[in-house]
Amino acid sequence: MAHVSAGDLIEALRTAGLRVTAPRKAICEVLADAHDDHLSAVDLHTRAEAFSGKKIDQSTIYRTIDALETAGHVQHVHLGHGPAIVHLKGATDHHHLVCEVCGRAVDVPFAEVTDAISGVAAAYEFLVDSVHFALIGRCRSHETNGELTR
Amino acid sequence: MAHVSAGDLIEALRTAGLRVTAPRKAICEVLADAHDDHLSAVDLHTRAEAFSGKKIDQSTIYRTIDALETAGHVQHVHLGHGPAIVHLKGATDHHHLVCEVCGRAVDVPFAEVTDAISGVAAAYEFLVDSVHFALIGRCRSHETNGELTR
DNA sequence: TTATTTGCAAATCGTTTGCACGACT
DNA sequence: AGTCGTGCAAACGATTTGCAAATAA
Repeated sequence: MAHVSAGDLIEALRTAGLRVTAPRKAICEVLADAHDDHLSAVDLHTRAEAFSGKKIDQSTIYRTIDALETAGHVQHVHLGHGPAIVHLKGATDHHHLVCEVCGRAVDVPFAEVTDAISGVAAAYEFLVDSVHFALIGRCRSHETNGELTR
Repeated sequence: MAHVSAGDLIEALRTAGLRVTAPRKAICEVLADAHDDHLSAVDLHTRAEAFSGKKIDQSTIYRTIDALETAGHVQHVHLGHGPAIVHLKGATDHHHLVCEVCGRAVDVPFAEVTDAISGVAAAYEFLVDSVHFALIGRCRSHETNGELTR
């Protein structure tokens, strides 16, 4: 549970030779505070503005995500149709099972998924990266056999 | 190998009560002729125009994909970052393993992937739909351990 | 000071949609 | 004739980019 704090992230920026600015601080706070939420860039924007009380441009959010990602502290994952989501890279690396009907995402420990798929993939000389891309499907309450919706 | 022909598709449109028009014929021809290619809506557009010799609007392509998909003869799959790809639904249902570096897609028989993943997913009450969404990873030649690229 | 960041606005890409005209059936 | 499909243009959501002004170092 002892995860990365906002301070750690800010420190990391500094160490990486990046500048610590108000928008970045706010973004770090929000990220550190997001715990298990799956935040899109827009969510992050909204929360960061709320946190800092000042206007922050959406492009700044994207650029900061990028900076933090390059620095290795954040990662973005594509959960299907919508926007990518962002979360801290931590000890809790996991894959996502996303319900294409309700959009909810369930976290699955890294190893479980990897073990299952890698066998198949290996036969085709593939290394599956489902940390970066989610597995799409349907959760219990939407496990009907009907036509798949877009 | 005896797959769906353009004629079959056109017939199917008619049966579904849909109208058979020049753009639709061209699209059916291209789809039937695409074999194992992974065509994006734009590819389809280009080829359909080339085939018919006349201008076809991109929106017509999307609308026709939609019509054929609803009629159950075509399906679109998201192969990661870029545009969705379209292909005929046939006896050869398969999943896609997409290399996030080179973008190439490898087809894997339906059952192999499904069997492997469903076990894990089931534990979380999930039904994975990897026909509709590809599995992203890296092909042999790009199986490095370096930082994952966007 | 001076290289980074920012905000703003405009551009991008893939896809969807409203609308009036044209063409299957 | 009447409905359905088309082209056109504009709108869309998510993301990226150019540029000049603002600011952390």
